[in-house]
Amino acid sequence: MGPMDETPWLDDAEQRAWRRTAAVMTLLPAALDAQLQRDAGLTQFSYLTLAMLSETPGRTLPMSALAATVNSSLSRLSHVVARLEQQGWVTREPSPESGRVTVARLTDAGMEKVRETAPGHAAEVRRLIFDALDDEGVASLACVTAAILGRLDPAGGMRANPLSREAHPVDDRPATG
Amino acid sequence: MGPMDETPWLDDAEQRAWRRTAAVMTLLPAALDAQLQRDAGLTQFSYLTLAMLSETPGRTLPMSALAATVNSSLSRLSHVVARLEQQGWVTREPSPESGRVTVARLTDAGMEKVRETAPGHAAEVRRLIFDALDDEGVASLACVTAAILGRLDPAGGMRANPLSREAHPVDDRPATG
DNA sequence: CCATGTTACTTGATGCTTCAACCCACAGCC
DNA sequence: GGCTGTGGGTTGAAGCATCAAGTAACATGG
Repeated sequence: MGPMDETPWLDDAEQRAWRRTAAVMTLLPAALDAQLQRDAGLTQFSYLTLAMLSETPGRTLPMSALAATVNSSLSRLSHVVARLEQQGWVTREPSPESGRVTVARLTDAGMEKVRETAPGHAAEVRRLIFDALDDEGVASLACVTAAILGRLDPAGGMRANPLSREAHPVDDRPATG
Repeated sequence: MGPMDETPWLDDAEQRAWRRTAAVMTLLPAALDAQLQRDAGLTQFSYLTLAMLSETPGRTLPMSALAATVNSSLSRLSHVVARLEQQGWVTREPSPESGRVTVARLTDAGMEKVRETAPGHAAEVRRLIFDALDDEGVASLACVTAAILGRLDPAGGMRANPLSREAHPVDDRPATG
């Protein structure tokens, strides 16, 4: 039923790896969302949005740039920022530099929210992921995810835009001074 | 601001690994969903549901058992199976063995749907994951995901129920005769 | 054989994500 | 200065997930 009779399916090792990966992709986000929802009333995505703003000098970013850093569509971000704005954690203002960009700004209340929320979230990430891995495991994870990311987002891994991982490479902890 | 001053945050290596993992968890499901949606009008989750049924002898499973194999809540599964039933790919019938279990059965049309869909999906999984990894990478991935799964689903990794990975260990390709 | 509890499953409401359509600002061209 | 195109952002509707509540079948103790 197609021109793919050469490398069909997956061998046993791949199959095993894939099933586990699929299970992790199902269960891990659910677990992290559960913690954030319970303790902070936030989605993983909305927390990430706040956290990324909190790490940015000036605590402001154009919507497009923010969308790129949190790997989302502009539409999704727009909806989410609208909700965050209603909560008083973010404001939106037209950019002085260009009439068509909107910059999102983290308010003081938003900063405070991130400060409150970050420790619990980091603890959960540690508990679910890093407590299960030794140093070699952490290295493996970094290596494998980097390889996969390269295929998922060929531009993202190597891009030269002003907000890429190259420009301000993963400098500090989520939302810490 | 809390009693967690002992193992706070994440160190640099962990931070790097976590950011990449988070990005993969965002982008990879989106990419796989996109392929399935485009080529088959299915969600990753609804495809998985059909595929798991297709691999079961008799092509039937109680809802609870099916929910366990696809790592979902019964509620979610119930909604999804309702949609699959409307499409004619699955039917639901009360179990003869117990008045309170419902068994889901994959119809011939459903089986055909899986046969049509599986190759393209497998190809995408291969393209996005395994083409990026050598044998050692695959081994790392299996190992790391197994460790994480152990924390996420302590019962799931070791359970002895009739549908666990131990009982019919990843025998064949997704939905192939 | 009725009361209580538990298991298996369904339903409805609510909220988030996605998709397509849209508006506005600016650039290039004539 | 109008015409067209593209990039940045927003909006509304539709689909899917999640949560809380509900029903029905069985078990257990009185």
